Order: sequence, then structure tokens, then C-alpha cells
Amino acid sequence: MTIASEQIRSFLERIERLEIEKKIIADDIKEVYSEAKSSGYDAAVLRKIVSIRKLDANERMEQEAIMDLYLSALGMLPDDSEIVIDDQFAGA
Amino acid sequence: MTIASEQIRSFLERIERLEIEKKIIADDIKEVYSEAKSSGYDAAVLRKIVSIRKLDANERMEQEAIMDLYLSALGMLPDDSEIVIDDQFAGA
Amino acid sequence: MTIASEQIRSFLERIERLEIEKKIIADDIKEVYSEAKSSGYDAAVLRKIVSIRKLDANERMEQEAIMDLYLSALGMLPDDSEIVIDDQFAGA
Amino acid sequence: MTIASEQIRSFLERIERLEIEKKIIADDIKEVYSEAKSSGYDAAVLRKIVSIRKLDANERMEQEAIMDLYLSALGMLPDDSEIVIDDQFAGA
DNA sequence: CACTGGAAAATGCCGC
DNA sequence: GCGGCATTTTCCAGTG
Repeated sequence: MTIASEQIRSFLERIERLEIEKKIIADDIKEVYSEAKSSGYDAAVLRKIVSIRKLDANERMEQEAIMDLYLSALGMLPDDSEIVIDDQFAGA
Repeated sequence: MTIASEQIRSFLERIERLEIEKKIIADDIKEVYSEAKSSGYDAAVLRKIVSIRKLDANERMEQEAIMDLYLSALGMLPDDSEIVIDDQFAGA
Repeated sequence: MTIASEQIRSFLERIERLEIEKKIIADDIKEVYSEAKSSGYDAAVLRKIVSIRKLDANERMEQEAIMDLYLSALGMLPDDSEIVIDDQFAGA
Repeated sequence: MTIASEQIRSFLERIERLEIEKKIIADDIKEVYSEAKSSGYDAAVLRKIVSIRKLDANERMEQEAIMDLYLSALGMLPDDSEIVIDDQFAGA
């Protein structure tokens, strides 16, 4: 058996192992929704809440990312000075 | 020529016409970014701003959607009364 | 407000306006597929047809471009020949 | 704070915790593909192989299920046979 | 059990 | 040419 095929086999095994783990977790998530439903909660509402909170987190990350962009665009990113940016476009 | 093929042809033409329009607009957008770049602005920063504002709009819509979900879950949706919901989970 | 921020604002508005138009058209396309489906056609098949015709159109354009190269190499190409986008799908 | 909201909060936390784990694994998978690419392999081809093996595994599971049906119809199936997930990819 | 909506995967595209 | 990003397509669970 060539080295290449060994290496490929190794990559495939790692990927497939991870996919199995991922599937298990996805099933766990479904299970939690089922549980919630059994407890009388509306799964659709829960899903919506989760998705909105995800959006929130997402946006926070994007805000940080754009701040970095601003700073790099300004040739800044100083080692230890305080910076205040007037983010006039952030909100509207 | 059968009626069916006429109808299919009509659907295809409508779709393809719309796709052409869409492509033209996409090209227009690219052109604006190029212009901005020529004016000395960083296209990446602009893209980021646009995407964040899109996220904002998105989240606003989602908030409204979940509000409807809450109301329907409560069997409410009254015709003309004011409603205040304590959205304890909205923010965190 | 500085000139720069005015200019940025202008770029953003143009981009966002165009993106709205693009989204409207994308929704129109979805609507046509829905209509087709309501008329008893398989949307997936229609999508396939559209994509195949797009490929064909690309090939045709490439061949025409090559043809133009030959012609111009022979000095046989008119100076002001226009590119007519609508021709792209006319023959299929 | 009501019991209900406590319970909801708990469900949300469990779900979000699981989704984070899921995302970590998804990122790990991407990383493996990147690694493979760096080693000179075509990620697209690897993806194809993985999907084919997944199909194979599904078929195998279905065939085993059918086999079990036959066996149980014949009263030849042990009562407590366990489903072993790791077997899914063992043979490929 | 077909449909719709949303999540995930795959593809294509653009700038560096 | 490659990585990252946006779009597209596919898949699948949930719902009526």
C-alpha cells in the first residue's frame, strides 16, 4: 500500500469520525426540542429565539471585525493607546 | 406544438429574462464598489458596513416575526388593543 | 459633516438600493417557479433546463468571441459591433 | 422568576451549548479538508468520496435492516442485538 | 404525504 | 492560484 493511500485513508477516517460526532450532537439538539415540546413549549418559538440570539452574537462579532477593519484602514492598531471611533454609520 | 411546451417555453423565458436583469444589477453593484475604490475607499470596509446594516434589518424583521409567534402562541392577536410583552429573552 | 462621509453615504445608498432591486427580482424568479409548480411542472427540472441553457449560452458566447478573434485577425470585423445581451438566450 | 421561564432558559442553554459544540466540530472538519489540500489532495474529490461512502453505509444499514426483518420473521433474531454506530463506516 | 421553511453543503466568484 | 465570501442548491425536519 502506497503512502498516499495511507494518508488519504487517514484523512477520510478523521473526517468520518468527526461527522459521526456532529450527527450525534445534531440528534441531541433535536432531542432537547422534543423534550421542550413535551414540557408544553412551542418548539417553533424556541427555534426563533435561538436564531435571534445567534444573529445577535453574529452581529457583535461583525462589529468587532469592522472595528479592526477601520483601524487597519487607518494604519493604526497601536500597541497600548486608547481609541475612540465615532461610528457614524454603525446604526443606520 | 403542444400547449404544454408553449407554457414551459413561456416560464423559461420569464425566468431567463429575470436572471438577466438580476445579473445586470449585480454588475451595477460591483461597479459601485469599483467606483468607491477609485475614490480611495476600502471596498472591504464598505462591504462590511453593508452586511452589518443588512443584519440589523434582518434582526428587526426577526424580532417582529417572533412577536407574532408569541402572540399567536398566547392565542391573542386582538383586533385593536395595545399589547406590551415583557420580552425577557430577547436581549441575552 | 465632511465631504468624505457624504460620499460614503452616497455609495452605501446606491449599493443598498441596488441590492433591494436585486432581491425583488430574485423573489420574482422564485414566484415564477412556484407558478410553474402550480401548473404541474417540476421546478427542479426547470432549474436544470435553465442551468443547461445558461451553459450553452456561455459556450456560444465563447465561440463567438473566438470567431471575432479570427475575424478581427483577418481585418473582417466591423469597428463598432455591439454586444447585444438579449441575444444570449434567443436561440434556445 | 417563574418556573416556566427557568425551564425555558435551561432548554435554551442546553441547545446553545450543543450548537457551539456542533460548530466546533464543523470547523474541525473544514480544517481536515484544508490540511488534506495542503498535502496536495483535492478537497472536492475527498468530499465526493465521503458522500459516496455515506450512501454506501446507508444502503448497508438498509440491507441489514431488511435482513433483520427476515430473520425476525423467521424467529432467528437475538432479542437484545445492539445497534453499533461505529460499524457504519468500519468496512469501507 | 406533500409542502414549506430553514439548515447544511457545494459551487462559483472575487480580490489579493 | 488560493482563501474567503456570497450565492446557489440540496436536504430534511416539521406541519397541515
